[in-house]
Amino acid sequence: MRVVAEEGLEVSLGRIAQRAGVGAGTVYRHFPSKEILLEAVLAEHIEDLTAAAGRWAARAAPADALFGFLLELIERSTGRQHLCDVLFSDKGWPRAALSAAAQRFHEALDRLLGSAQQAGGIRADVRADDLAALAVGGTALCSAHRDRARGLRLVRLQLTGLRAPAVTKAAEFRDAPSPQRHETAARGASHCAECGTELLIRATGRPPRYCGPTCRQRARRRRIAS
Amino acid sequence: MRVVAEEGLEVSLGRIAQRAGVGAGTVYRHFPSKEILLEAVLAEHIEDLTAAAGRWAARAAPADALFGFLLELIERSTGRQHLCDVLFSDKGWPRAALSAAAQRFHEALDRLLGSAQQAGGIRADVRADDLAALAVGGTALCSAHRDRARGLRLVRLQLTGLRAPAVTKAAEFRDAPSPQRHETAARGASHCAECGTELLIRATGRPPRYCGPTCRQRARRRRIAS
Amino acid sequence: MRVVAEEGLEVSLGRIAQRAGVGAGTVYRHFPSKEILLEAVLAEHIEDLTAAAGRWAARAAPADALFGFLLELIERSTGRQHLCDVLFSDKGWPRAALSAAAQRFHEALDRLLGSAQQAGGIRADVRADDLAALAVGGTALCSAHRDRARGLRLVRLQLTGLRAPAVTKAAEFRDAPSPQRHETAARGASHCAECGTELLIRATGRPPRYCGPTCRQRARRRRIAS
Amino acid sequence: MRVVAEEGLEVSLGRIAQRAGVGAGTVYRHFPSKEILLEAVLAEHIEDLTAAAGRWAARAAPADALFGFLLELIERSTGRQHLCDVLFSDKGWPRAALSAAAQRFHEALDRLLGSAQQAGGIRADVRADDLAALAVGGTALCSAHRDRARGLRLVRLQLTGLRAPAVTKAAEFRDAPSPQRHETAARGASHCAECGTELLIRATGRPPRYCGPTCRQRARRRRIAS
DNA sequence: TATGAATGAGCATTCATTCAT
DNA sequence: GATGAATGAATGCTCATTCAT
Repeated sequence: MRVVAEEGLEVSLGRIAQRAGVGAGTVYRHFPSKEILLEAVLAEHIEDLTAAAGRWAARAAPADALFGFLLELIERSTGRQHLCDVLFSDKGWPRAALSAAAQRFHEALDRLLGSAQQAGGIRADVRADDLAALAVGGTALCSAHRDRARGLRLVRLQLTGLRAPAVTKAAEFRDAPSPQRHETAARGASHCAECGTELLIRATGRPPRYCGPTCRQRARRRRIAS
Repeated sequence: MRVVAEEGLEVSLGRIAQRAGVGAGTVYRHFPSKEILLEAVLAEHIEDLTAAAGRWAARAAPADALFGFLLELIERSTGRQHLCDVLFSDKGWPRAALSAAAQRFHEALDRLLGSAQQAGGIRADVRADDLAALAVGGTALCSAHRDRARGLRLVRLQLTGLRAPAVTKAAEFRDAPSPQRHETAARGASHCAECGTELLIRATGRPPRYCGPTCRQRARRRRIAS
Repeated sequence: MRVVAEEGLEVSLGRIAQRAGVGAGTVYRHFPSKEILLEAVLAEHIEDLTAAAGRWAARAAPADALFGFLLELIERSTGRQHLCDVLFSDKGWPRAALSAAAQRFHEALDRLLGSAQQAGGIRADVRADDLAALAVGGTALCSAHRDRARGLRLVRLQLTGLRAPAVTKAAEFRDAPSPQRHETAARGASHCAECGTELLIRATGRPPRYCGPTCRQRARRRRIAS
Repeated sequence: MRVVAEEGLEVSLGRIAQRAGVGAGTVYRHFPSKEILLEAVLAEHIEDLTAAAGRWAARAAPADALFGFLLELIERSTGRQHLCDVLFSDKGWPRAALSAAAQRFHEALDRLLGSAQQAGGIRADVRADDLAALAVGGTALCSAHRDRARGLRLVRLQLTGLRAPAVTKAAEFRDAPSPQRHETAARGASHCAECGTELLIRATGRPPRYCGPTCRQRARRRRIAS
């Protein structure tokens, strides 16, 4: 019955029944509605992942556990984006079962993140919702890559970026509302606040914040819009 | 007509017609089927992006152009995953228009990548399909992050990782599993009641009686005359 | 579209569409849901009856109007119990249209009753909900009688029981096994065999059976139809 | 088993089985179809009423017996119109059991009426089908009245009207429109996979493969053996 | 024999698509 | 050409009825 979830959240119930080799009514004997069926499938999947989180926490060093788990999560979600999305979206599933499972999952993830940060294995400015987004993004990346292994390697690379303590400063990771970042560092290379392009910093004059007028204008537009 | 694509690939045609301010039939005068309409919309979107790629190539240093373009692509796709997916998936869209547009897009992307690599601004082991996957992943990441700005910053960070010299070695690539082909039409065939031409029967909608307006009109005239 | 309501409140939409000679979807173009369709049909029916109540109020003496209307209501509901039930049940129809129509109907009925009681043509202890129940009961009676005309006559007889001016006191409304009025039907007043209106009996000539050509014609039509 | 009939003629068989505390299949062991089950329930109910008629005949003066019985009938049917309707409608129940019970009931009612008329306690022009209709009407009236006691009082009043000598003349009677016959089954026919007997195919439910448990069992044994 | 899981026709509803105007 | 009413296949779901145990 689980395999059917792999067809996406929009399988017709007829298809599900067909795949399960039973009649349409039979599905309804087990699940009063399609929504509940999907919830059950998803909740089970989430519980699986929570268990995996527990296993990693028990068997690996804090940071390794976190990264190992994220990779497992992504790997298991590859090709089934919806299974990953549901973990992190707030889309109101009406029944408690799924919410509870998601709750437990998030707690497990928080615990992994907390341990890793306490152990110093991961940048302090990483937040739980960053991990969520990274997981979703990594899943999409892997799913999209023609070469699954290569996709995974890219994801691993990305995650590794979270390990380094001081490459990007913690400040840069903070929330948007603070207007323009004042990059006192000046000497050496910095990056365009809009597109990330590396900036040439001259020894004199006010250090540039953007790579050019285009990006400056774009940033301004966004500021005005908000 | 473009705005409608923002509602997702699953808008009903009625909604599309409504938004366009025309009758449902009028849509069909321009696009013989919903699929073809979607293809046209997507193709146009892709052309837009191809143009954007051209603009970046023309106006920025090779590596900056590549990164700038990827960021623009991701930013424009945030919240509309389907628009990004279609760029890189091989999901069989039956008609040529879309394939051609995608082809041109990929060539533009290849050109950006080639230039950047030649200029040494990006690691040599990055391939076009890596970029594709990164774009899809970045889009998903941004779409998933509760805090859009923070999501973008994560993506920027990830892309920056590509600037450094080689870490991942070029690995062998295996073929991804081929997706199941989209069933277009033609489950049975009948004949025009007026001229006998064989008719294409689609899986949904009312089965046609005539091969086109001409025969329909002729039949009608005869009916009225009698 | 009205005829379909005669099949009962439980017709399948397929049946409705079939009877209407259109496709299932076409019904939905006009009525967003079956419930709304039924409500529209019922509301129209109720408005008809309200109009009939108005006609009777305008054209007959107070008590005659009330009885005439009740008889018309019953007659028109015979064989369609649901049309009568819906008038008096509080079963929550979700939309306003029907409630409003029922509201207007009840006001009209109240007015008829009030006038009749003021005019002294009906016992003072009769209440609106008695009339409602009598209508439902009368409809059921007529519907159940093999002989429609005979059923109507029984109903007429029952309603006549409400006329008694002061002969029977309110006390009789309690468990009273008292015998009944002896209607010799000759001297004094009789009633129209069709609508129950009181008839003016002249001293000479053949006594009238109907209150006028209208009722005579209606009775004749019924006779011919059967 | 009787209680279930109180839920209306449209209870699902699942509900019936549940209320009876048995499995769905067990119901079918006793009653080959829902229709037949309902007939049995209704027949039993009718026998009850017939017995009640007998009791009244034995214990009260003729007219009192008749009126007492009608009131009991109405009172017991209040809120369960279907139980009363089935007594007097000719709606084609296909099996004999119900018809026979109804037959006996009507004979008992006729006897009550005959005695009452002979005793002079009831108007001579009242006929059995009048009583039937009055019962149905009274039941509907009581069911519809918000105030049950008041409803009963109205009914009693109406019945009392029958005690007086003749007013309504015996009129000719015309036939009631015949109801459309209930389509039972048998739209197609197949054959038992074991013995070749022709099978009765019902319109709903899973089409049978065998003519009965015997053949089914035999087929199963063969299947297991192989 | 009794059980309840399985079956599939039918229902209300949606929507891509045709066709009368 | 443009419109929108009509069409009917498909979907989620129910329920009478069969059948494996």
